[in-house]
Amino acid sequence: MVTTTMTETLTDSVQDYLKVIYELTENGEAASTTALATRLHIAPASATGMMQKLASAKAPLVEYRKHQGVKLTVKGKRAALEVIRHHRLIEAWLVQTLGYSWDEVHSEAEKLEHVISEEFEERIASAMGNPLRDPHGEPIPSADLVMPKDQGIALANLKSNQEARIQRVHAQDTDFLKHLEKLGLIIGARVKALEVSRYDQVMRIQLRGRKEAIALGPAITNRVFVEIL
Amino acid sequence: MVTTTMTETLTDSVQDYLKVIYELTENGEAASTTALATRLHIAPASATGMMQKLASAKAPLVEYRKHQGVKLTVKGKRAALEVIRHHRLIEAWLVQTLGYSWDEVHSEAEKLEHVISEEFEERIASAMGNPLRDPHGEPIPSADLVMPKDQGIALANLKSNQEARIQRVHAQDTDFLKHLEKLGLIIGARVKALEVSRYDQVMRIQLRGRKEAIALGPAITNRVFVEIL
DNA sequence: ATATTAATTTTGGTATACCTAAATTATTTT
DNA sequence: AAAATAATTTAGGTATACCAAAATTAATAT
Repeated sequence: MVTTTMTETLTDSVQDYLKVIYELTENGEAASTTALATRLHIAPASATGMMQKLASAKAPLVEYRKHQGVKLTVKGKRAALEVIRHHRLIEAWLVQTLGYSWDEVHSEAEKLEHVISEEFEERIASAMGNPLRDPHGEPIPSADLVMPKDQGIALANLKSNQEARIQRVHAQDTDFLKHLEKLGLIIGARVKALEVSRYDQVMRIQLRGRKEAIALGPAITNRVFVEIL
Repeated sequence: MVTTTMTETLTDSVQDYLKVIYELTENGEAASTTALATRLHIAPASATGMMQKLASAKAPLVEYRKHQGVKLTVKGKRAALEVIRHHRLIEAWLVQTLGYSWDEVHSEAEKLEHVISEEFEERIASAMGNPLRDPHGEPIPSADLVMPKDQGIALANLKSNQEARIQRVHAQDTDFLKHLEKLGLIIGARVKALEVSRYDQVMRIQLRGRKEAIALGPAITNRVFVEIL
């Protein structure tokens, strides 16, 4: 008996859709076509068209009801996690073996993630000792496509005088990441919340023994996560 | 004054065309659209259409006269060498840092060559100490896009009792390369021509102290090159 | 409940890069 | 120099993935 691994090939574009749907539906809610369009920098109409197509395939990647948004099917989720695993392994490996910095790796990984083979994935993963997180602290799905559960809490939710360690920065913008690095806000750094002033939307924290003030705008609030010590 | 590096982006498909045209025109002759089609596994008509398009651009990549074939313009040659440099650096690097064997690297490199940045090219090149040849002994164009001249001669042209070293194998087929490796016919191996029998198209050579017979078919004749000792 | 506004979907189009079949041009043979 | 053959080119068509504008549907406010 022969097992056909029939790994059908998805276009780069479809892989990008799946990746974004995965992120938008992590909270359990369906993703709207508009939200998809925004994230992918395409017109809403394009997203709608693609969802109709993906949902009407013989073995659909998404479940889609008009005006209700999309969710991934089991198959779609597997495909999305495969791409995310590629992306994060590549980022880790660009940093570890080619000396890239964490603010440079995203765009390179965006391109490479679509073209590497399973062989390549396996080789870089084992060369790095099967890392669990990428350079931004994002969890890397395992080879059998399980996403590790992440128990970090948002930096912005720390109470005064709580101490924690920076675990994950959910961002890819080069300048923003460079900015955080300059502050000392890097993965693994120890941080202590000093004062959380909800009036002026500023949080004062202690980093490498120095006081820093960070604005609690959308840039930070849902992007920096910590592990309480 | 600002220098705009206007590196326009070519599609993967166009890059593949240029690479093939480069190889077909290394002998100085123009490449026919049919030859292009054969190498690229497309219909002759598709090659013709693409040549018309590339030749009629504002700054054309090829020079094309109907029924006379195509040649690269200076601009086209630069673009072709850039892709070839990417391909060969990637092959070298897959072998050196990820333990790939020489018969596995071609297809992976075919995909990666189109998506890596100049930054990436530079990093892997310097990580390897700017290698001059890829794992098949093919010369790697320099960073300023000059192809090193290669003085090897065909293995099939060795005279009886001449000794040489295997310098370059111009092939990408996995099984063929595995076959050569099994014979001991690998880059750098020392070889001595014993008898060149033009009757039965067989050449007898000595490799690692053992006698081997190789058929002088199209598979070998223009594919294995040596440096005479 | 109706009107207004916002979100979504449909429609008709674009560009790329391929294809097959028919027509043309070039080359070779007689 | 014709005729036959081979190579090339043109013409018309496909699929993917995008777009803008119009039409529709859903949500919100009066």
